[in-house]
Amino acid sequence: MTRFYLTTAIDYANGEPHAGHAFEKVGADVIARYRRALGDDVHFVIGMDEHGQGIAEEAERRGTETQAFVDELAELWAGVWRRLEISNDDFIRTTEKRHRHAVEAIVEGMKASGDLYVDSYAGYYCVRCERFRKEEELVDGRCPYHPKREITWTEEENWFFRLSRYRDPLLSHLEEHPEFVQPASRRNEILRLLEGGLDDISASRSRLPWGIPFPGADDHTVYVWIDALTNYLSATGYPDEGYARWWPATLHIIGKDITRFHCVIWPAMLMSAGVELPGTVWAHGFVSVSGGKISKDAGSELDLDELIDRHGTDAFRYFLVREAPWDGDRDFASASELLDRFDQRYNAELANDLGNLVSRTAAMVHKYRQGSIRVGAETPLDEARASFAASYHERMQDYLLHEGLKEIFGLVRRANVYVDEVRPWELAKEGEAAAERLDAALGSLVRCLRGVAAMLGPFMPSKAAEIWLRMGGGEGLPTHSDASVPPAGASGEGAKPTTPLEVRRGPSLFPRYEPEA
RNA sequence: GGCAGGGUAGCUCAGCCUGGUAGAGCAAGGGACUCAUAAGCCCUGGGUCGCGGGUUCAAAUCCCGCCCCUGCCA
Repeated sequence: MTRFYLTTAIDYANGEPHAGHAFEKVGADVIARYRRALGDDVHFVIGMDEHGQGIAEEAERRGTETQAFVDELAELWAGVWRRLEISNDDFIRTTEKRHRHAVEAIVEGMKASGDLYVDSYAGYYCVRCERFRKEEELVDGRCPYHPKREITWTEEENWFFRLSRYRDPLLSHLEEHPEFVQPASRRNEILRLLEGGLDDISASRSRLPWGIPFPGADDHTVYVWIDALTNYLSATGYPDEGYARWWPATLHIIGKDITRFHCVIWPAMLMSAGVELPGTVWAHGFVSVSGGKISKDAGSELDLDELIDRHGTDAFRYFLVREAPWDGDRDFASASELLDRFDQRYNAELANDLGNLVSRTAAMVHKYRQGSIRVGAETPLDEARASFAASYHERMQDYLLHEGLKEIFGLVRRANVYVDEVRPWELAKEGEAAAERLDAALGSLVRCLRGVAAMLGPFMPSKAAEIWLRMGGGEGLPTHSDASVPPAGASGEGAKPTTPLEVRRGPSLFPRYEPEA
């Protein structure tokens, strides 16, 4: 069985999740579910980044004890992920004991390689970025990304990580493993960054109580990025026996804003500590409204809960992945454009194309065959199904989720055309003379929808399970081997079930949305 | 300022590598049908392919310059 350890960036425990956070989690969840459906041994981890000066300050501002503050937020975030049906196997928090254990181990490992040294540092520190900024980077004396906050001049004695030493090893790693940073545009950015040379970075902060004590120097805490990045390793049980059950990670999903941490600092830390490197870091883009975050600021209907409520969890998951390319950005001109687009896709693609196809197929099987269809001959629709499925798997294996989804709907569209081509209602009137042709047509439609259910499972788990159930598939989600759509190269055993399939009817899967005029 | 990507129908985008009478989906208009969620299917309208120049029998596609947008780095 193929081992597949998948992570997303852990979220900074400050504030509430918005649609942008949801995009990352849903995309990663699609990959996790897709790999499980293929039969991979998947371990999917998400979590919270709970250390750092910014968090301690926020807790103080609210008059809460810091641990209680992050506990509350962790519960809030985890609740949102449950609502979005994110199927993570673990939820790592950087305030957990297991994490501290791993951070201590990796710092010791780096120290043992001679890559940590003490030096004094003076510079501007942005609490929101949790990093030092050079004076020339400042805009009006403030962090360019957090202009509302005062930036503080900090002078202290710190531990440093000899990052500069890893420029050449990182370059050759990228040379030998072009898949290490994806998509390719991000890889090129990292290559250029490396070519420009690396400075050492600080590995500790002094006088900051909210963090992990630096091993061997209790008056220091581990620099938050070194702390945070290690979560991927701590979730495997590192450094204890058995952590290699999951490590090295197959795929880290992150936002494009934190590539340097994941594609430079993280692998350098691992090299230093003598730990294997992850397979791929995938930097996705952002979903935004006129360039800004999709938060309440952009309009109250854009609140994450409201968006999910609008057409349900599955429809929201569908919309996010369909609308925003997984390897790029999607900017909506305004809140209303986003909502119009959402409603439009919901009605056109989910209600009209897919929902109606399920409905008309089940209705015909009942009307003409009393709800039970036996295997008929292959039809042109079976050929289309195989061809769309092959493209689907290709796209999914390249993590082009939006394109995979497009293939599924290409098949749905083809099936709707097919119904009009064979006109089952006319075959039904011909009686015995056309019985075989009618069996074949209805049979291939049911097989087609079983395939659609399998392919759709990663994106819309509940609706896909419902389609599978109605098309005689039983409870639960189909895997790609027991559905009618085998992965490329496999044989399609389930494509032609030998016993008749009992097709069920039901209420509309996606009732058309008619806004109050 | 350096590097990278992009500017094609009202909207979102494909085509550009490997030049040859502009494509898809959505939205709009019309038609035939009836299994279906007044859904589906078929047809139609609509674009000086950012601007200017060059190469060529022929350029959205190749070359040069400029403008605008986005990202990364300064």
